[in-house]
Amino acid sequence: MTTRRTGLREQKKQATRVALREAALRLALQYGPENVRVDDIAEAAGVSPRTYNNYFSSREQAIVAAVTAEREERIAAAVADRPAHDRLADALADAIVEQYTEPDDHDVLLLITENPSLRDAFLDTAATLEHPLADAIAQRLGDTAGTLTARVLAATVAAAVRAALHQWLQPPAAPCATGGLVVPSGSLPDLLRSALAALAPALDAADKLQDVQTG
Amino acid sequence: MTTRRTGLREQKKQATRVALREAALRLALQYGPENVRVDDIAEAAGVSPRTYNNYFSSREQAIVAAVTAEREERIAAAVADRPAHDRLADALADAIVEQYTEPDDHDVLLLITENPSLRDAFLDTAATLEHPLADAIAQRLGDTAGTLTARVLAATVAAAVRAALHQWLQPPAAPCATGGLVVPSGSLPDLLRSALAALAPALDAADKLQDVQTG
DNA sequence: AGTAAAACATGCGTGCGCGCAAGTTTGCGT
DNA sequence: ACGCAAACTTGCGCGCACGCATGTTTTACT
Repeated sequence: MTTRRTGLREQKKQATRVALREAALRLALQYGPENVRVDDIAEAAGVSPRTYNNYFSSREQAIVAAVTAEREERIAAAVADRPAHDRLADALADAIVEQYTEPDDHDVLLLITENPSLRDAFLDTAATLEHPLADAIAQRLGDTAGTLTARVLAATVAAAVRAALHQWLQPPAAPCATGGLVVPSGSLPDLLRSALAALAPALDAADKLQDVQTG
Repeated sequence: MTTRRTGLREQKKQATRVALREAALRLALQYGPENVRVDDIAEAAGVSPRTYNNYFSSREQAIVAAVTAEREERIAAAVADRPAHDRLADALADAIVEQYTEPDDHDVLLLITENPSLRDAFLDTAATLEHPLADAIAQRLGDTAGTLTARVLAATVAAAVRAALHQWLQPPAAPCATGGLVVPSGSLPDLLRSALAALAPALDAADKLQDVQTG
């Protein structure tokens, strides 16, 4: 049972969501993000403009949604697939870096990088990591640890990813490098690993706690 | 302005109606009318079974609707296209006979003829002639004649057509031929013309009345 | 024939998409 | 700088489709 809602209603809802996403991305790539109106996306998706805003609350959301679609699910799945004896911190870092460096997305990420209005929307998508990640972490920690722990860790990881993306999207004009724990303005994988390294102690603590209880 | 409702809502409604019609006909031709369930039609149309019965109140209606789809509109258009100086009775008869003898429909009409449950549903479709025909007749008579006259004539014509179809669908086993005004058990065109001939006096009367008024 | 199962048809509550009418933001021309 | 028009976003009501539960009819099996 992967998806509980197998109803025809839910199918069609997801279908229009995907149609909107793909139409938005296609039009943005073809005409440039600034030359695409909400009405155009809605029409291309065969849907009312009002319905567009029932799914996405801003014009940019649909475009970035197409880019980050299912990335969250892939990350959660990748976390779940790591060997159980791996450190949680490593599993998370590996899965996240792996999924944020898909070569397929590279040209599209450029599109986002170059458009300031898309950047903000893109950063917001990091929040969507939280729920699937919470499930994956909870499963990894086992039911013995409270759900709260998993949720908190997922939230902090998502925040860290968001911060890394934020740093990465900054134009490299800023000199930065304050000598803190996080080394800024590097490649995206480095930024992600650095950001997550700061969380390693918390992740290790939860991880060890779980080891004691189970074994 | 052919269609006033150009809204997206109406478009999609007609789309699902057409999808149901065509799915029903396709399945009926492929597997036989008795081996097609409502659920199959609905699924083929990408729609809930409940929705099927929002459009068609019986299993057979969708099948026959596909056969008679837009025939009513074609008849009304054909009536409107006849020269204005033609007798109304002739215009009606010609238009109706013409549209009920489309060679494309012939194999499908056989399907209906051979299935008793489809025959009843098919006869009911004659009633759908009434509204478009009323408009065509009203336009032909001009606004001087009351709308009521046009409606009454349209209703009687539709009833006559229904009677002719009813007669035509009867297996020729019945001896009939009672010497009345209507000669039964002939070809469909003959039956239609005979049935409409009985209405000619009424049609002529309305026609002449209109000629007097318009001068 | 009689009963069980399947298919058909309908009432009713709910959710989603549409259409309209605001109010707000953005960009352009004067 | 100022308005003005286009585009964006949201609130609200309505209509259509869905899902379910019910009652009825048809079919199949013994």
